Amino acid sequence: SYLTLCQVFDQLQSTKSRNCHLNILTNFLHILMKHDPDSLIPVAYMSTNTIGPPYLKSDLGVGSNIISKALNRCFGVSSTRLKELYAQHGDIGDVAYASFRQPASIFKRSPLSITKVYQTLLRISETQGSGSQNAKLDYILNLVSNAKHDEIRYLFRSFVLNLRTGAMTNTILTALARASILFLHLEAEFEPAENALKECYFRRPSFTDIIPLLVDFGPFSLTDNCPLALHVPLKPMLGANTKDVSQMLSLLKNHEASFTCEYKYDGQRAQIHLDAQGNVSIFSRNLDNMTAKYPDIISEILKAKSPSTESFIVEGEIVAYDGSDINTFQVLSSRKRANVSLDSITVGVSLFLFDIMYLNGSSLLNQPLRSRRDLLKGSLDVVPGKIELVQSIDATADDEDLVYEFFQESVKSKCEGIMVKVLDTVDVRMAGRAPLLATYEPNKRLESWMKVKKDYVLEADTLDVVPIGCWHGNGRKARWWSPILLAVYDPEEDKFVAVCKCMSGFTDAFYQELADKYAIGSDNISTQPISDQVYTPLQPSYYWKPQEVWEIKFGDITVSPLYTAGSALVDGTDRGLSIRFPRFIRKRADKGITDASTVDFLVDLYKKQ
DNA sequence: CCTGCCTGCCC
DNA sequence: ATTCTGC
DNA sequence: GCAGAATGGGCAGGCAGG
Repeated sequence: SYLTLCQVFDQLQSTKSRNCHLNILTNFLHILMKHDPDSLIPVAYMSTNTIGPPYLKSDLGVGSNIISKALNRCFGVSSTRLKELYAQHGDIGDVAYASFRQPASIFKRSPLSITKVYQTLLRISETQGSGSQNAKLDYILNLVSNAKHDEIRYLFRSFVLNLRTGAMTNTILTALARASILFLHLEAEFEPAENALKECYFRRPSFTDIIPLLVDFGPFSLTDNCPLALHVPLKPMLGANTKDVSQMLSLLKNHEASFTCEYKYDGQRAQIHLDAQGNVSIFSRNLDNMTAKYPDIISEILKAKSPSTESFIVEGEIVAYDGSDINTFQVLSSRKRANVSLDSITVGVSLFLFDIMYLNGSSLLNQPLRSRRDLLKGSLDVVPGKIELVQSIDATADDEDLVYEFFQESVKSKCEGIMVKVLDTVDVRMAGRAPLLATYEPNKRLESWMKVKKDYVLEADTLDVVPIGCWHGNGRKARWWSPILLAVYDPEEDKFVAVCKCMSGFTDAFYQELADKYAIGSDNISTQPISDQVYTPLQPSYYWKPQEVWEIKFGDITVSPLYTAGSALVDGTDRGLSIRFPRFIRKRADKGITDASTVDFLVDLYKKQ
């Protein structure tokens, strides 16, 4: 029953030990395999805050608005009371649990089953069009009115797909593999079974496809039973972060590897499937189907493919491109997403390819990058300005100057930096050293792919900003202020002008310091603006007295529809500036608040980009 | 039909 | 996306 | 080092309400 599942969630939440999480889930899934196999797939999806595989539509369209209405209708919680409770708990499930009242209904309640809850979530997701908000609300009310008190917390958390149990996809996969070993009484160690299941899932991320095969035939036959498939996206391989070119090179020096360096374009990652009938699917980094967004890419792919190419899965970066220049990520974002037709395209794009994972019926995942790259080149013909290969050079760790120069060029060409990829698997003869794999490893972040991004490097520009306000944190940050509103200084007007919120880079110890310093009741904080020197278009829950300076790092300066900093100084627009990827670096105790970065400085940084 | 809020998803 | 935390 | 969690700017799409 759903109550049992909620008890499992409670147990998971009560400990942070990963071993405990695994034991709890392994036992539970084992029991389901024996007594309630129909609930396995729903449990796998719900436990991982999803309702289906990522490449199918899987959002609920339920947010704070509908939740607020539901809490009001179910338990009579007013919106003022909701705000209070939310500030206190920082979790919608905890708020619902605290608000629970036995419904006065004379109708007999029927206990919730796992499949009933899951089916209802699916129906909520399918509900759309005029009146859909009320229809979704009705589904929610139906579940809530039949729920026991202990089910309320996780029901509401599932409505917003944020369970916060501490166990997600990797834990579920591990536990599923272990449970299948126990269930099938296989004479096998857990670890190879876990690896077999994960390998399968990462190249075919569908519990719907995998779980029935796992339960019937065990994890080891998945390699044959559940192979890479066209129009089912695999999880992309990821790159490890490095600090700068020299740190990256010193990592590779240990292995004496030869590698390729590629421009890291600032666009959207795309995985493109072509089948023998000429059907093309395009998937995003998170495996959303975005085929409808790029009819121009589809038509160019069909033109570019070599006569000998029947089918493939290739990967690249789609970049906004106006025929001669690469445009910013922000320009790409403004492109239409649904029902795009070839004659209605307003933002031109170019595709820069860098990998191929499947060709003419065969998986290439186990081929080294050097071979894959050759096959990629042979599988299609470049169409200049439409479909090209990423800009790249091959190098070894001795070529520091060459690589550094290439990195600088990439930044000048409006890229984020470079990707560095090992071309051939390094034969490991030295004991204790992990192999450096040149194969395509879905979902893995290995040292055989490394990122060097311009904003990671030490010389990257930073801003000195003044904190001017905050909100209540959620979840694990519920006891602290998060995010925090930051401002730059406008000396002309003698004002601190909001420029972005920030929630990254703070340690727990620093959060505690802030909680003490900006405690409610102190002179440092108020629900009303404390200082007439503060200007913000965005109203924080609490205003802070401007009194300290923090250094922050960022990816880019963006033109903002919301923030007004520098608005008079940005050409051709009345919009201000803001910050992409802001994160806290350190306090600047040596600076007074009027020594903070000025609006002019921000505008200069923007113009320099 | 238009506007503004909400939501999900790209980075 | 970035970053921190516990295991 | 893995796995999970919190949440940044900013966009289109979609719904509600005038």
